Amino acid sequence: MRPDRPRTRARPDGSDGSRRPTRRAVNRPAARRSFPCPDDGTAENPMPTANEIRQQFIDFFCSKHGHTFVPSSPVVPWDDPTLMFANAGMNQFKDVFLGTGTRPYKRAANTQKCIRAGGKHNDLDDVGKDTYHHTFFEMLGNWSFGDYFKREAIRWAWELLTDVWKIDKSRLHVTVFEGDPANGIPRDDEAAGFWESEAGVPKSHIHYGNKKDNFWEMGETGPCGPCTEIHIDLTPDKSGAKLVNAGSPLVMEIWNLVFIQFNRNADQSLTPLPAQHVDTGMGFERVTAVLQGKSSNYDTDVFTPLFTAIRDVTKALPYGGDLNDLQDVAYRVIGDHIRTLTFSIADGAVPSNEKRGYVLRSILRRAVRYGWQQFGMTQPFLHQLVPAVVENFGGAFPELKRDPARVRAVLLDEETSFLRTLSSGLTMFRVAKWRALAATLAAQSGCRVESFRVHSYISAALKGSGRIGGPVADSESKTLVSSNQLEDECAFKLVDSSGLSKEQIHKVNDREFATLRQSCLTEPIIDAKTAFDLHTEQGIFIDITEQMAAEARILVDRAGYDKLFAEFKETSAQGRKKLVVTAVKGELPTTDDDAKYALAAIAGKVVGFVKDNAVIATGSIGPGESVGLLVDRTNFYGEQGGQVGDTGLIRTDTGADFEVEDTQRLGSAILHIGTLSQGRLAVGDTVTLSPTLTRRLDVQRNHTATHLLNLALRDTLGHHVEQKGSLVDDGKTRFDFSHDKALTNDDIRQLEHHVNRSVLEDQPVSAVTMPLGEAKKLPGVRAVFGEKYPDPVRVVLIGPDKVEAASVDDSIEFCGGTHVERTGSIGPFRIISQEAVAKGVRRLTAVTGRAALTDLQDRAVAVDTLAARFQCAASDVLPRVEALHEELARLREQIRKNAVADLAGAVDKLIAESDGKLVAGIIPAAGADANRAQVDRIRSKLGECVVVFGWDDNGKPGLLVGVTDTYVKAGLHAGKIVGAAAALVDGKGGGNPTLAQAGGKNSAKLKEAVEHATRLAREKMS
RNA sequence: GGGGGCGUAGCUCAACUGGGAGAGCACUAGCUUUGCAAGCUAGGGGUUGCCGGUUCGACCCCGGUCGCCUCCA
Repeated sequence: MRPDRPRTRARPDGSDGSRRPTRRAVNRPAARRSFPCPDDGTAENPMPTANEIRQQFIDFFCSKHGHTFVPSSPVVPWDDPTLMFANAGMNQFKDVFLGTGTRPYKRAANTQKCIRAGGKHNDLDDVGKDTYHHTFFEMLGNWSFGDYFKREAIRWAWELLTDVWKIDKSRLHVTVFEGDPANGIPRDDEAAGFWESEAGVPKSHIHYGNKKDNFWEMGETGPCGPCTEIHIDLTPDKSGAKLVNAGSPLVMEIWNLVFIQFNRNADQSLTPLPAQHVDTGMGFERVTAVLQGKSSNYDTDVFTPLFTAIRDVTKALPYGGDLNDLQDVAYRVIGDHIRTLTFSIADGAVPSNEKRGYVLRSILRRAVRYGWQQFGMTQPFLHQLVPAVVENFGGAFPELKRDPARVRAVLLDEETSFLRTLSSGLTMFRVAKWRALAATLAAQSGCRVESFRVHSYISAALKGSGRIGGPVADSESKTLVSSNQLEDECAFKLVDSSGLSKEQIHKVNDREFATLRQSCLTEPIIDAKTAFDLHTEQGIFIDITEQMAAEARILVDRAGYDKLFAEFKETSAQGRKKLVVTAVKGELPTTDDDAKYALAAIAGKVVGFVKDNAVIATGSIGPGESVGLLVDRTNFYGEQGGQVGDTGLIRTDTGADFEVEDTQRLGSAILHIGTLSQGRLAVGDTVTLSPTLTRRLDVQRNHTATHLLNLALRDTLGHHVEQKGSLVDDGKTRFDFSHDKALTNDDIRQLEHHVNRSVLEDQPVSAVTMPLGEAKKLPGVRAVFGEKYPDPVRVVLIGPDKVEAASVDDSIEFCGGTHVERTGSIGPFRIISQEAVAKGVRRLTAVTGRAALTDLQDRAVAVDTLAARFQCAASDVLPRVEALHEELARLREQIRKNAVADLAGAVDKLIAESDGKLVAGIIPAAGADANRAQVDRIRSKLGECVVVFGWDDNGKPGLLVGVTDTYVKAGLHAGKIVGAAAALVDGKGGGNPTLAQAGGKNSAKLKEAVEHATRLAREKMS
């Protein structure tokens, strides 16, 4: 017997280093219900662990009832593009049910890893708020492929639940399909009958359910059938019969048995399937909770080891199981999300900015944000939880043990980069939160908000330091400070329509926020622009913003955000470079473009035109007409694989010239896009096709150089370098690759050297076409990850002429593009720029051949010119320039010092001439800074005083007025004085009451201006 | 391909709407303390990424450029 631990909320010694010194008492509405079945641990029947429960299920079907154990398929189904994540136990058997595949066994059982997030089924938003939603869960299932059917499925399900697991029969209810006469589906009396005969379930526990609950269909057509569900009644007095399928947490479905009995035809009729299947699913976490007598899935040992790990890492107080406590929510969210992340990354997924990677990124960000706000985790911590997941689930899922270090590394990297932006994002949110509050308060009292300001402090309890503004950092520990260690100071005024200040509000921290929130009559709303900026600038997705808003009890303008985001997407999509023909009406012929790899002109026959997105297969075009020309065969290269389409000329013997500006692919057709410059061109005409040779040669040089660069990157930077995209045209090669930091000059030089060496070795370039499967096994082969390649695939290799001779040190790439024959014809290779293109992706742009030569020559000319100017060797230019630079700085400083010395003399003279209260006069021009310094000097020398300076800087007059506090109180204002004086020299000026400066255009009146200012000052001084 | 943001002292960041470039930590020196942790006082440290423009005056506004972050396609 393992009695339940008492739920101590605070540790008696209080010395656990927790960031939560106290917590309120247990508050769980439905918590810790004593569960009557099975008997909660006796000597013969100790409470089973989750791992035991899983094993018992598998053993029951595999050992006792002849099922084959089929390991869970990956949670990331790479082979099923229709599915983002595995989301049901039957996913890997879909082909069997559809009749397109078979298995060597007729009975199978397993536990299937499932993720419900981001797709049609999305439980992401519910995780943490209740006791049973998960993004990751296991589905226990047993299947029959045309073998046993309803009788055995029902009998065994009952046997497992009541005999093996000893669940109280009187608490079990079953549902069967009520039938759908309108669609000709009979009531499932068969199943109901078996529940009575095989399981002895009384009629009072057999319920009939409708199509929604008790009939299963995969799609519009295809296999389908009735299902029967087993529910458990958790009401204290077993009165739950009426709650079946009523959505009550007291009566839950635990097992769904689907009988795949019919095929739905296109005309909606049903025909019985020749092979009838059984597909069952039981939520592992849920049944574990039932068997362990827990009212929450999170109280089972599926999660408790994870919570222990979270606690170890975060130093938080223990999990308390409270549905409303934000720290307990954080426990559940993090516990759930770390399972999703660990399992999916172990199965090969990576957080990214698209598709399922995007879902993972968003899940990770949620978890990080909960850790940050609830546990003060300002350092990456999720990755530290990976071992706990591996430990707890590695037995059932050995794939977790394959490379946990990689999983950790992926998480750490992603966490680290998100933490950086989260910090500033949270500050942005806090400000927006206060602004929303201010706006609401203003609106309800008919005012507007004025002088709105927010500052954040490091909480005084943590640090005795004073105020620091904006995003806050504790630089001592070199870590960011979590926002729950921060306090805001927010100050604003409410001003009514007459401009009178009605109320001044000056509040600090979240408690004050909550108090003010109470007095709001309507919901404060975070404006759409802020929510939008949080997403697009800081990567704080809208769901996180909404979550934070909900916690502060305010709203987010979601509709406005959606609108902004839709517009944003629209403009982004419009940014595409050129109009690509994407769809045409009519049937496109297949173009034979085998000749594209050769350079010689070939002959072909015009088969049609594409104009206004329609295919025209007859007629002709006249001069000036622009079309997409279709020819039966071509040697023009259609844009593909990052290589631009060819330009060139297509002509007839009869004098028609069609100038090709671009060549594109559409399906298996090649479109020569261009304009007929003279003659007529008709379908059926024989034409000569000549791509522009010089351009094509330039492109080929760049393309082959791209392959060499790809190889060089891997050799120079490491094996993490993956191609992320490329663009090869006649002017350059542009290559995007995964690498997380800027390349150094050394890196660049090394890369250039690497490529140029291959060029000098004049290696042969060859291409072979081979089966894709075989090609994938070539040593060190380069392919774009995630790209679809044809089978067979074309492989381009540089160096060896046969694939058999290739090694990892050679460039081997899947590539359909055109290349030079030998690397020697590439000519010089130069990298001309690098930039960051997205997170973890960098872009290099390089030139070859003619462009590189031009670049080198331009640089040589520049250096030579400099060398000639300095009359030194080219290699001496740099030291000479540096010496000049230093000399310049020294001379400037000298001049400044001299000017200051002159100035000081002049000022001393003015002081001597003054009455000790008002110093005024013309001084040498020495720059505004130096003059200001003199004002300070006079002030410290004389104490309370007024200073008026004027100077002439090469014909431009300058004025400076300084007034000390006493005289400011007496009514003097430096800004006003200087402004009035500046008018005399055709100038303007201003400043604050104690110091102001002005400039003008007319130096002739400088003396007058100074005198005027002096007079103004003296008037009020006396 | 398109968009948004950021770049200020060694580090992390301020500078209130264009009006005298600052704080904390770090550093140096002195003082204090039995010692440690620290405290007190003083001090050094800046081409506000770079180039140009507008302005009497630019960290601030405008244009360009480089670097970094981020979102979308």
